[in-house]
Amino acid sequence: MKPQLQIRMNEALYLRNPESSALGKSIIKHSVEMIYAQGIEAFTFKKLAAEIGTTEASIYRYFENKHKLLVYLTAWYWGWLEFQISFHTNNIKEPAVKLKRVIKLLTSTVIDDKQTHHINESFLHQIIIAEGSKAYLTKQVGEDNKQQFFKPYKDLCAVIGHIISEVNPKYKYPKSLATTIVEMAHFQNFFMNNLPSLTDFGKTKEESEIITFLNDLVFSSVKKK
Amino acid sequence: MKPQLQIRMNEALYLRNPESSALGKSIIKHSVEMIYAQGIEAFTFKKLAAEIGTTEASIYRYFENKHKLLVYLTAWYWGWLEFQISFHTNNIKEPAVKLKRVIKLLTSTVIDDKQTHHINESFLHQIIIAEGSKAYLTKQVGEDNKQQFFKPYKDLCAVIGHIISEVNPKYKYPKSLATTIVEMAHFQNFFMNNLPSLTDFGKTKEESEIITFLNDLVFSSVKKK
DNA sequence: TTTATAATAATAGTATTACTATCATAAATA
DNA sequence: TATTTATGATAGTAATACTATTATTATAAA
Repeated sequence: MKPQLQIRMNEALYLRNPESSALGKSIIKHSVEMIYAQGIEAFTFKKLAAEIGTTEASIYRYFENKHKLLVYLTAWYWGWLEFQISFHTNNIKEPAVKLKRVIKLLTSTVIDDKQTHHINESFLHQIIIAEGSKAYLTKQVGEDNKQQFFKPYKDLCAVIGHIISEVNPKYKYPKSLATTIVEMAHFQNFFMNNLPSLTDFGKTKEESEIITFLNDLVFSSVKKK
Repeated sequence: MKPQLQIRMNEALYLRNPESSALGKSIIKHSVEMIYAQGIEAFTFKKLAAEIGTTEASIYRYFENKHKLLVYLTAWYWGWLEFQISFHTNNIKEPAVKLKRVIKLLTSTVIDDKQTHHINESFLHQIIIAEGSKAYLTKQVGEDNKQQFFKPYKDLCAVIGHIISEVNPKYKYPKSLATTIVEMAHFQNFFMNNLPSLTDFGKTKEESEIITFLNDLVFSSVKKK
C-alpha cells in the first residue's frame, strides 16, 4: 500500500473535482493518453466521451472546456514536478549540485515506474513539451493568472530561482534564468526531435546532451564573477 | 519612391499569392491587425471577411486555412528579420558587436516607421511573441517541416549560430544557443508583460533589461574558455 | 429499509467554426 | 471583342463546442 501522492489543485480549474470519482479519474487518464497521441487541437470532449464510454455532457460537468482541462493538466504536472524536485534534492547541501539535479529532472523523460495513480507522467511530460506553453499563450492569460492558474508553474520557477541565488547571491537574473532553464529543457527537446537542425543534438538525439548544454549555459552565467 | 522590400515566400504556404492582388494584401494587412487584437484562437476567416468587406470563400482562395496563414505570417516575419539583421550588421567586423546588435534587434519592439508596405511589423512582432511558437507546436510539424515552412526561422537561427561560432569557434552549442536567444527574446517579453513574477524585469518592464540579461547569458557562455 | 440526494446516462438541440460548391458578374488581358 | 481570371453572392455540410431536459442509478442519511 504505497502512499498516494495527491497534488493539491486550484478549485477554480474544474467544476467537479476529477479526483473525487471514478469517472473523473477516467477523464484525466484518457485525456492524457489522447492529447499525447493526437495533440490538443485534434482532441475533443466528444472523442474523449466515446473513448471512455460516457457522454459529452458528463465531461462538461467536470471541466468547463478544453482549455481549462489543459491548464489543469499543466498545473498538475508542475505541482508534481516541484514535489519530485524537493524530494530528490532534499538532502543535498551544495546548491550547485542541487541545481544540476534540477536540470536533470526537468530535462529527463519521466519514467512511469510507479503505477501509483491514473496519470501517466511520461505522456504528460511529452504533453507539456508540445502543448504546455499554449496554457498561457492566450488572450485570457491575465484573467487566468488572476485566478492563480499558473501558481504551480510560478512556484516551481521561484524554487529554481532561489537555488540559483544560493549558487551565487550576486547573480542578477535568477528568475529569468530559471524560466529560461525550464522552457529550454522543453524546447530543446522538441527541436531535437522535430526540427533537429535547430539544435546541436540532432544527430544523437540524446537527452543527456541537452543537460550538458543547460549545465554549461547556467553555470557559466551564474558562476561568472 | 522607396524600394519595396519583398520577402520571398514559400509557394506551398498559399493557394494564391496574397502579394499579387489588392484583396490578397488586404487579407494580410487585416489578418495582422485582427490576430494582434484578438489572438489567433478568436480570429476566424468569417470575421476577417466581414472586416474587409469580402466573403469567406474569397479568403479561402488565398489560404487553405488559419494555420497556413499563421505559418505564412511567421515565415514572413523571420524572413524580414533576417533581412533587418543582415542590413544592420552589414559593416560590423567584430563578431561580438554583431552578436549584440542581433540580440537588440530580436528583442526590441519594432518601430513601424516606414509605411512601405501593408504589414505592420510592430503588430507582427507582438503576434510572433504570443502566437509564433504555435506555428510549429503541432502534430503536423514533421510534414510542415518537409515542405520547408520553417526555413526562414531555421535560416535566421543558422545565421545567429554562425555569429556565435565567430565569437568563439570552440563553443560547443552554437545552434542551441541561437534558438535559446531567439525564443527567450520573445518569452521574456511575454512573461514580463503578462506573468511578471517569472522575470527580473516585472517592475520596470523595460526591454533594455531583457537585452542586458541575454547579453550576459550569451557572452558568459560563449566567451568562457 | 425507505427516502432523499447526488451522479451519470440518454437524448436533443443550438450557435459557431471550418470548410466546399455553384453560379453570376466584373475586371483585366489577349 | 472575346475570353480568361478574380471576386461576389449565396447555399450548404460536417464537426465543434457547448446547453438543456429527463430518466436512471448509485450512494448516503433518516
